[in-house]
Amino acid sequence: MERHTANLLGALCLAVSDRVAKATREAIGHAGETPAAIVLMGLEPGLSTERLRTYLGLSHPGAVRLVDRLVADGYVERRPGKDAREGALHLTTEGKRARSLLHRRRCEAIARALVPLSVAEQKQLAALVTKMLQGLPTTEAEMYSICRLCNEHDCPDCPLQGDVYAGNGS
Amino acid sequence: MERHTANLLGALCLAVSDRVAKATREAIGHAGETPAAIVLMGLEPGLSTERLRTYLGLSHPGAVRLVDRLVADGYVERRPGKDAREGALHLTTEGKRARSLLHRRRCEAIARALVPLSVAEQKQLAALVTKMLQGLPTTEAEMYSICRLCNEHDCPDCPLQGDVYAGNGS
DNA sequence: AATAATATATGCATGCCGCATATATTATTC
DNA sequence: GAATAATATATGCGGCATGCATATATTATT
Repeated sequence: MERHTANLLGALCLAVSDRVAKATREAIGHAGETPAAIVLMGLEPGLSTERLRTYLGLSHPGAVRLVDRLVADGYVERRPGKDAREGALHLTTEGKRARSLLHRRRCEAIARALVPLSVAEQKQLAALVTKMLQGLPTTEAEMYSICRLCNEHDCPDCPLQGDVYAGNGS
Repeated sequence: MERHTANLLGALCLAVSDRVAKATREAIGHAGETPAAIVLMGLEPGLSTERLRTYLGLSHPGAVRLVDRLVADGYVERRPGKDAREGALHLTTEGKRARSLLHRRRCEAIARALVPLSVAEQKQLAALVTKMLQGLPTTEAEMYSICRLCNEHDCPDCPLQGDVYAGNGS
């Protein structure tokens, strides 16, 4: 029973992720973690390469090369950060435009899976998915990782945010 | 509203797919479409490289190299097919063992997302996901693509199978 | 028999990434 | 205040997975 549900969910997630990966790749001309990097740099302007690295789960060299690609495309600027060692990553105007397109295409791709559901069923689904997301382990890095393609405007209160401030009583 | 639901679903699918990709990669030591290839060759023994290619959405050279890797690992055997040009791909004993492990790990990875749900909620979810899967476009190739990691034993009647025989009135 | 279609394979190149290492800058410690 | 550790960034090199162009062999069609 649970295995059946798991298998169905696995198939859906694979289908949706395939479509999202294709849409985001076509939106910005790069695959892998590059679309997510654009989203995160828009969410947190002035991000350092090192923080970006942890959110994307990449090695540092991987992140440096990723930023190189985006700078070469004119999507990203490297500005000086607080330290003389830290850099601050900022989206250019073109980068922000690319981010919008990326989010639009992603949303369309996901929404196509929702077409068969009535509004009531979509509400049901949203409630279930919220509950599932709340149950996922959430270190700060994992939180950013799960949300690394999200559109902050479409998610007024993120299910993953709750535990962060409550959680660490230090 | 729909955009909110879409964003939540996107986040969940990304998280689940990440975990499944990691689990399947670690199970067989290869990434990309290689785990899916093992699943499909087990589902349809004697598959040709060309059919495999279409299911995985790869170029033919890509599929040939993929099979090369699996043969080198001892997971797959190239046997003669009907034609002298067509080959028939078969899993070795070790390949079948790897396929089982892959499915077990995949199921565990997905099931971790289901933990917060009660049995009743899991049933609700299964119904909604089934409906969504039924609404996805289903050429034969797309059907195999969506199901390319599925465990046939965990899915007694696949939501995608229905339209295939009804659909083409030729 | 000649031509087209099908299935497979190989050379070459690319995109994305990791490991090992080097360099520069700030923090810590003695 | 100088030596050491920690932090942030960058580069050389290699590898995995994949695509394009092309070559070869076999079967189908004309």
